Amino acid sequence: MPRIEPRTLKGFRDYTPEMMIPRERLIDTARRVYRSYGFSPIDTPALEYLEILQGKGGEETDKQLYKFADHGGRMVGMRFDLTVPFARFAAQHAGELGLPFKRYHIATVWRGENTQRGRYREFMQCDFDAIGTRSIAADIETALVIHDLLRAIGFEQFTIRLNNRKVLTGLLERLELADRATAVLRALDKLGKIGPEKTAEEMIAVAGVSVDQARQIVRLSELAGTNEEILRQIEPLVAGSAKGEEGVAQLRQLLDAVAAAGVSNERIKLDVSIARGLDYYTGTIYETFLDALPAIGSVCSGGRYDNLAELFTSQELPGVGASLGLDRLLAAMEELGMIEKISTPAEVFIPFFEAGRLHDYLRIAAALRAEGIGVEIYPDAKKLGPQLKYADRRGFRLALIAGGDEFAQSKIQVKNLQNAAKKDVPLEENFTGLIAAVKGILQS
RNA sequence: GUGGCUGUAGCUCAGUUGGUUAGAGUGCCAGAUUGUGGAUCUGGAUGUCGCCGGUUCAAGUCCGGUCAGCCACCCCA
Repeated sequence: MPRIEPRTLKGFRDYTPEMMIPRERLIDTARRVYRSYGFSPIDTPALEYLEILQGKGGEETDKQLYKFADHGGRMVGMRFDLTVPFARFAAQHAGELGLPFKRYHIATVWRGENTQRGRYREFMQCDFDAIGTRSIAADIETALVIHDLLRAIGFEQFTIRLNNRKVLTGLLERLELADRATAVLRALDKLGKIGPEKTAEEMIAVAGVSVDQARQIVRLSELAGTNEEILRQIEPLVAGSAKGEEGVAQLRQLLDAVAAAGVSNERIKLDVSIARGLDYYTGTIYETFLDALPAIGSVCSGGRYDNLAELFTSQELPGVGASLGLDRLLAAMEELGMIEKISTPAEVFIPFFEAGRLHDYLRIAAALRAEGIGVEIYPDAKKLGPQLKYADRRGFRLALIAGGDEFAQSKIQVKNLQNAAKKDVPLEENFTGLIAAVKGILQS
């Protein structure tokens, strides 16, 4: 019989226990941080009416959208981020939710683009957004959440790059280039990568700006110094544009507040060249890079979008938030050696040592599980050596060994698999001594 | 989507100008050690050489296509 080759689609992946255990841990961490700020969980369908998703993020995102006709002939799309579905959700449920509304949403999204390290066609995002407020306080909180989140995950060396679309819009207004904003911003986004000269060339060639205009825009790259120093240099560049001035003022408020909240300014950097390709951002923009691996791209990005929901409702629903790229971050952590090779979620291993003692092992396991401790009993009664090897490979913390000798003396050996330390504990009716010994090792 | 590189044992890779039964390290299994893993030694198993086709007396090796991975562009989490 001809076999079907087992395989997965390009950019789509299987997750083994070794990958899923750290993945789930990361999800738990994100959930904990979001909840600590009062964000509530929601979920939305993977599939939406195509009209909901299309035309929201720009040309490029439309190309990447997975779309098809469903069995009823409806044109549908698979969500490609969590922000657009949230705008729809908020417009649909604003009445019952009450405003402002803060939610987090951890779910899979799909993008039909070319793959690379840390770039997949199916990946998980962990979004948090506040909708229904224009207050800068929400922008400030967004930066603080990103900061707390990265630290909770275990990063100390990272940089949150901040910008405000209004600054760029203001500059372009002054230069009378507002109509070519998209092309100019796209070129500007490459500044850090290809340098000011090539960026200027691209602006002249693609966006059709004058040499003088290009020079003025590219001057942004010469801005240097502390965040405050950079702000002072931007001020004259946007002077006269109400929007530009507002953007500078908002950035200043944001940076001051974040500093007041105790965030090191090593981790928050003003970067006027980040524009972000998503068209719906209108104000603050966030991108987060790992200092040890900037090449993998931003692991947590977002911004303020004051007009997104207006496509779905006449009600004002300005929003701000960001998204942690879970799978990209995991790829980075893997590369940085931050992922422990553990493939068991249980800590305690009981070898099936004496063929006739299964009932005893089951009773011991049940007592520990009642205390919230994960326990696995090996399924086959066989030699101890291979069983311990099995436990070792999978990363169990300790083994509880009981054979004929132990049962004869009503005791059990508690073995710490990390340092090979062994100690005997009496086997009592209620296992209190054993539970205490196990907890003692697990907490160390 | 475009271009470049790569694809040989579970993993990392070698494989001579195409030439007989395709190798190493590591991991795996068994034993040395009739009740104790991560060390050592001995033995053992495992390959549609990514897949399809072409050239050739002969293809892991050359050519074309395809799939997948990586890199760059584009964009982005």
